[in-house]
Amino acid sequence: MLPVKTLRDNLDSVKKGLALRNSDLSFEQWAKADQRQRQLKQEVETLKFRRNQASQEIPKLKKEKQPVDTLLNEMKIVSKEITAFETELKQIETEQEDFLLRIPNLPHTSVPLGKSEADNLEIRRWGKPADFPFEAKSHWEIGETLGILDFERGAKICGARFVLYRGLGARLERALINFMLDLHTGAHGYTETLPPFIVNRNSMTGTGQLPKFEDDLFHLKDNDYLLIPTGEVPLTNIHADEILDESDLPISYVAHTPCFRREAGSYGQDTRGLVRQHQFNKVEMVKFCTPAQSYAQLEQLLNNAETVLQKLNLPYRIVSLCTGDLGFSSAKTYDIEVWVPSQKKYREISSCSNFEDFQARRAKIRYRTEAGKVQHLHTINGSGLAVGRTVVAILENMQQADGSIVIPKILRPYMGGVEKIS
RNA sequence: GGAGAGGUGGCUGAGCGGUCGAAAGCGGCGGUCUUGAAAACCGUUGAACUGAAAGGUUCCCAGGGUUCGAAUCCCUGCCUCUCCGCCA
Repeated sequence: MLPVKTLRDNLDSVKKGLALRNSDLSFEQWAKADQRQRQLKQEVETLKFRRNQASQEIPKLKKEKQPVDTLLNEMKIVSKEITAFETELKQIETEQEDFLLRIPNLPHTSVPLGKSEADNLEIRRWGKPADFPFEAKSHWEIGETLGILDFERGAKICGARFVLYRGLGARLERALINFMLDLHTGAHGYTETLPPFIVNRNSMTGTGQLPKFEDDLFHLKDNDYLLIPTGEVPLTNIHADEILDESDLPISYVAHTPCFRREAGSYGQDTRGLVRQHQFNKVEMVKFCTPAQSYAQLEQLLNNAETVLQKLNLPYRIVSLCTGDLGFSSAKTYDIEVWVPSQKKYREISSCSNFEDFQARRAKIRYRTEAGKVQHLHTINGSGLAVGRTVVAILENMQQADGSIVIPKILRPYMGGVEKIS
């Protein structure tokens, strides 16, 4: 959420920022309502001041045994006026709030300009894609042949875009989760958490999924609860409505959670395989820090995510999303894309973003500076990594001519010593 | 699911329908004392909006209601605790 003050004082620069991300909201209605809102507020406050004064006079008069009827009658009218003004005020406030919640974040100045994915800026590459002396198979072919991925039965149990992992496939997924958590809680200093996978509307609004992206979420029928589309939601909301101490920042959390996405509007994309499922596992990292720290912390979090791929020896590249491709809440985002041999393409496996104070405003996460001032902090998060897509990368990059898969060395202890799936 | 109790500032915890943003204690900060520290003592210490400032408005879980006036009374919801039942 952008501060109302910014809209009032710098509307032009807001509009420019939004235009960069292909967003062209009209602020006319907002500006009109804002004026009316301020006017009403003043009138209400004046009336309330009068009422508060009377509230002090009345008991005094009563003590002195003086008549209060006139005053009481006057106040009856004042109260009616207050109610009338407040009714209108409340309606406007609700509408204004809803409008504010639908405005995306402004891009940071370091974000490359561009209209779409095609304009994203490659920052660096790591590792060399293997040069197979045979035609690289897709991970679903490999997985089905080895009997470790069963898409048919996944669909039978629930529907399209669900999968059943079996045997060493399930074991591989679990090994990756444990490996990632161990790495981030160990060398990288994150605190492990295990949050709820179902959250309320308030939490979803806090991180920016609501009110705008309701259609992307799974709803529970009997409650006003929703399944998380990413661990970012529960992790960021850990400190919702709190005032933290500057000396405690930065705070870093990591968690493994399943993620649930409707994938409405992505018909026809990645219909086969693990890449786009309604349910997938992800290890998510979230940081809370001061504005001064946040961009350095973003780089650090990005490095933490990259380290996973390096230790698994999977080739990848880092891309800085252009203004037109930024997510709703993000001020700056790096995607990590892993090499997928069957597609001869780099595909997203992690997204690391600095939200600055956008989420902190929505979720009311603040900190007290050393000087004693209370202000919003910055939130950062990123996948470390999407687990299903890591399985994709391992199956495809580690495939052998005979159809077997060589398990990366670092994972073998997590696989009970298994070196190969065949 | 049934019965009961409760939700107040960083924490613990008072609070009669009016003078309560709210006692007291703890914690925090500043000071006195001390070579330094502790103890003791003194002072200070919530947030949002608005205003140049003085000030004003709001916030005692949330939302409604009663009233000239609500932290205080009523209703609904959410949450916590205790007991019973059920259960991984």
